[in-house]
Amino acid sequence: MLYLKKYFTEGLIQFTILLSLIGVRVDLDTYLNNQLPPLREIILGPSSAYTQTQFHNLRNTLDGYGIHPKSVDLDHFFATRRLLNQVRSLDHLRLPSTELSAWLVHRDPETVVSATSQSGPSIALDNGGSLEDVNNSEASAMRGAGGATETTYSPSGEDSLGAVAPEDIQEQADRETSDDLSKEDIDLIDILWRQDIDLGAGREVFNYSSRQKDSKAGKPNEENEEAGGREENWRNGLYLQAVQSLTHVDGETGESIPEELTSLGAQTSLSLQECLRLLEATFPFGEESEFQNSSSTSQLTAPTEETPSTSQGLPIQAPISQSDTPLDLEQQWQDIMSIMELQDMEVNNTAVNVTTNNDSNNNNASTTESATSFGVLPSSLINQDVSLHQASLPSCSQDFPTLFNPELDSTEGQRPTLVRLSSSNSSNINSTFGTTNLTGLFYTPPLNSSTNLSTTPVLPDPFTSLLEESMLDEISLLDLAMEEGFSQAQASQLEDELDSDSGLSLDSSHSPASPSNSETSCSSAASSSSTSATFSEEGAVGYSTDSEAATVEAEEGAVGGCQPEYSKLCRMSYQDPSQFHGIPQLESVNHNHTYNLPLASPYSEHSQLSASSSKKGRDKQIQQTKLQPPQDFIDRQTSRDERRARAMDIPFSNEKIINLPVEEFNELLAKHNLNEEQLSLIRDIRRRGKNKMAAQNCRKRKLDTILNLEQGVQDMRRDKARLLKERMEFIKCIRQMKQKVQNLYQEVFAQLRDEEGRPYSASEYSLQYGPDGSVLLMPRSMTTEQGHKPEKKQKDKKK
DNA sequence: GGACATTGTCATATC
DNA sequence: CTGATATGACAATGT
Repeated sequence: MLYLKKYFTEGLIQFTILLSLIGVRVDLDTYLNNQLPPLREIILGPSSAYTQTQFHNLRNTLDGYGIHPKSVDLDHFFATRRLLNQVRSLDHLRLPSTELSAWLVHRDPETVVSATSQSGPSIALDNGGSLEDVNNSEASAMRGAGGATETTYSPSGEDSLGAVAPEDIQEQADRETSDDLSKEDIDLIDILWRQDIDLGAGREVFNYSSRQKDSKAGKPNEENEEAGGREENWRNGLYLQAVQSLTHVDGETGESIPEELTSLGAQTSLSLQECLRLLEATFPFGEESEFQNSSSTSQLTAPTEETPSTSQGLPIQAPISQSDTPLDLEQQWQDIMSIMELQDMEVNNTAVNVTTNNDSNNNNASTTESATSFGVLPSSLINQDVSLHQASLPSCSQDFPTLFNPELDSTEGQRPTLVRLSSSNSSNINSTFGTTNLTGLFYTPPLNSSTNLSTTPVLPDPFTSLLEESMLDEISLLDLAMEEGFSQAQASQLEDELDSDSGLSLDSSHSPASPSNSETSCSSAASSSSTSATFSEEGAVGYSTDSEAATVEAEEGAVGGCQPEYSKLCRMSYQDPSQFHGIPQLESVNHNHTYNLPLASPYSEHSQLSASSSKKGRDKQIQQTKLQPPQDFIDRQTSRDERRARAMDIPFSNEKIINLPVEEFNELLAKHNLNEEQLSLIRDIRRRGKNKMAAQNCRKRKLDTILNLEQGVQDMRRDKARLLKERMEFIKCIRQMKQKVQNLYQEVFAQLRDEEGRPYSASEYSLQYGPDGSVLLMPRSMTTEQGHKPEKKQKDKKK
């Protein structure tokens, strides 16, 4: 459990850092300051072994004696301060809050009304929520493995288990101070909650709503705090819902997504993951034919209903599939990535191709539908009869319904469409479709062209940036993947492995987690292997590294800390020197990680080389110090040079010999009358001492280099996996488009009649698409002969 | 007892 | 050139 929390913590911190880098304000202080038990435990960990600060501090101040290194108070204090300062150190990176929901809303050309909602912190909070949630889900599995150990560290004593039920989380969240939430937002959130409950959502999921109302009646001066807590509650609830929808809306469905968007997009900031899920669900790949009926039914309920699972009648409290969630997240993110890129292309092309035709009926329908799907228009505008698919596929599939919808085809509405198709004059030839120019077929009819196009050029930017932030998603996805894939067996396995005190092994920890994670991480068949390997490696690496540090720290803490262990700690301390910024004693501790700054100790004469043996040896030595006279301990601790120096009656410490600058060193030698033998020994001591430190630094650098290379390999593997997934998505989209083109072809061909009103034989004639966008009916014999020069028989250049 | 890891030391190169 | 530092190689020690 300890390692799990360590992992969660690091993941969260990394995520926080990334969020800060992209301008999303992250405020973990509220969580930490208010001692939200589950999250606090996740972040801070229950044990002093988590932080590397305690033992150093003990060593510096008390030299490791007298205070139990596992002291809960010390735990709490140092861990909290450490993390707080770590987060605060991000201040300089903070940028104005980014409204993720705006990114989403602006995505749709037809979405004119953008949702102005809460800003960034929701991401962190959502992330925290997800952590909590996962923690909850895992807690049941972990309790048997020792989750009860956390109870000791619950400061308030109100938690009987390490993993707290969602209600507890909410309860804590209610007490927390969070970012501001306007009164209107709060009210609307309440409304949404009530609707959720009215719609049949599991009461247990929304239990916080009652507290919400309670808190609402709280003191006025606590309004912000209440709002913050409420928002967190709501977010947590949303997270559950989002996971539910994620679980059930897997690209094959997605009916309820517009509802979700309606509420989410309009009212709140969404976590990035939620946004992505919603985006993906809003832009399913060509599934419109499946939802034509279901979507209308799913929207028969209140316009502002927000829970897809509720509207679908799915059990809201259904256990979240631990194996599916990360997959879906990953998958959906990849989908969005691919969609957005496709949309970028589409946007450009649309601007060129939208030139004619305004079918008012289609126009209105499309407008309303799009608005509905994006949930940004007033709820009154939601058309319950709207087919979701028509509005939800701006990239690959959105345009096809208007072209392929049987209703349209059967009416006169098809004619303008086809005419436009034939007249569309794109010069782009998609090689995927051969030389035939089908580009025009894929562009949206100029419905709402005037209004949509005005917003269209703006669209790609936020999403381009979002694309560039894919690493953010990687982190979260990796975290989730690890969370989900981290079974009890794996945890115990890791724990065993880490307890083996194998030191810093780069790869040893990969193997245990990888296989099982692979099972849960792979999403697409083509890229499953690489993806899973990436995820598992990533997670395992981070986990093992941190846990190693924690293990070492625990050991060091018990021993009192010694320099030679630096190599094991260098990853954490070296990479984040500002970790303890603001805490003087911890800063000094942090600096002590440098070999060039040997510590001063009561046994200063022996301090430099006192750490001459391994950890276990020092353990024994510590044991001995409590049982034996100090002189004996000194004898055992001293190095050869120390002993030689004492034997030669060197009048100053080896530390001085080694670390004094040349001038001072020479002065020191000059001050004392030393014989040649002593001088030689002193110089040797200085040389060896410096070389020892140099060797240590050298090894550290070597290790860092190796680790950096390792990280680079992992990054590249991750990129590779991501690109493979994107490729798969593109291929999938292209396949769907091909199918739709084929369908259109068949429909058009079936409607063609010759002079006598008879249909053409498909075996004798075929439609050809001219380079100018025209559609020509040609005999198949000519088709084979002339290939792509169908200019002879322009019988039906229609539509 | 052997394999392995860690650390110190030396020799040498480099700054 | 000297001193400091870096680094490969080896040995000692512990696990």
